[in-house]
Amino acid sequence: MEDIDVQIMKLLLEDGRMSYTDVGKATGLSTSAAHQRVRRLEQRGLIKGYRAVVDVEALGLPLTAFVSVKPFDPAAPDDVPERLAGLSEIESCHSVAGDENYILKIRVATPADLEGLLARIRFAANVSTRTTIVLSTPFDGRTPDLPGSRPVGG
Amino acid sequence: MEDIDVQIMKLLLEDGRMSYTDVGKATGLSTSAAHQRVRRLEQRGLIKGYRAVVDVEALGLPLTAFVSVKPFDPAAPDDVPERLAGLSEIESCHSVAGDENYILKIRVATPADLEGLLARIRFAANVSTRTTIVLSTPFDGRTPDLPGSRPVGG
DNA sequence: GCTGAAAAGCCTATAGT
DNA sequence: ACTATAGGCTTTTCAGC
Repeated sequence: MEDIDVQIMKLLLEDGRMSYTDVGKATGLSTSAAHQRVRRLEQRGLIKGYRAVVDVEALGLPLTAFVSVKPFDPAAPDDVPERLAGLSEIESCHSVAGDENYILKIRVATPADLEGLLARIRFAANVSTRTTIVLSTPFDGRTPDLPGSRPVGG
Repeated sequence: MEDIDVQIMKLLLEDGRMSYTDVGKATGLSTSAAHQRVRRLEQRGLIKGYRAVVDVEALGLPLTAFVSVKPFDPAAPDDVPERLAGLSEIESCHSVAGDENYILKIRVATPADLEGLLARIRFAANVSTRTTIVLSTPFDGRTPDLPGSRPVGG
């Protein structure tokens, strides 16, 4: 059998609104025990929250792009993430090993908005940018096969 | 005032388990009306589902990378997404404009797993790969500022 | 499309093993 | 750590505007 906590997280990954009763049924626990485990997972930070999955493309943000950034001045202290955090169009910011220092994923409404955002990124963080436009997204946000039983950080 | 449906989606983006009662309070609607609107948003596909946000890094998948892929044979019919869909380590697949054809985001446990996955990607889709390892993630999964009132696809 | 009310079911806490 | 129970609240449906 599989580690129950991992099983619970898989269930909630697929349906974040599943009731504790149903989580219990699926794992062979009582409602209380299932609820208890979920709460412990939340407290330990393994479950960080719950989100609706919203179709942002249909909602006025059809343009997605990846933006690689590299500081103009490699000697300057690196506070790029802090400087970019205020730009709400930036969905994610990853520090990476490679030719560039960061990869951002951004969402905007129009090419003109993209142009403006890139200017704000360069200005805010003193970086050069390289932009890769997303044409379509065959799949996204898939939930990984979590490795089975074990550590769970306890 | 802001379009109520957009407001509802923002609320559920931040807390996917918020009760319809609370959604109603926040939007000035009765519980029934709020519930009704959420159900319509789900049926229209604007809300695609609900997910727990799970800390996969802490859960045995600490290695994230972006993999750009390019077919060896540019003349071959492009069924790369279909061929890659079966690899569960691939979280997302974006078709992009630029030097490469697709950008994948992948998650694995170890460098050895990455090596194996890259081999499987190349073999499954007949592509070359360029891999950018993620060192850290200052932020991820931020919810965009949705453009205010309007179309909502209706 | 909204309100309001009622039944069914869920959440949460408590007590006990 | 789990089960069982019970009160309060939520979900869901339905009648009416």
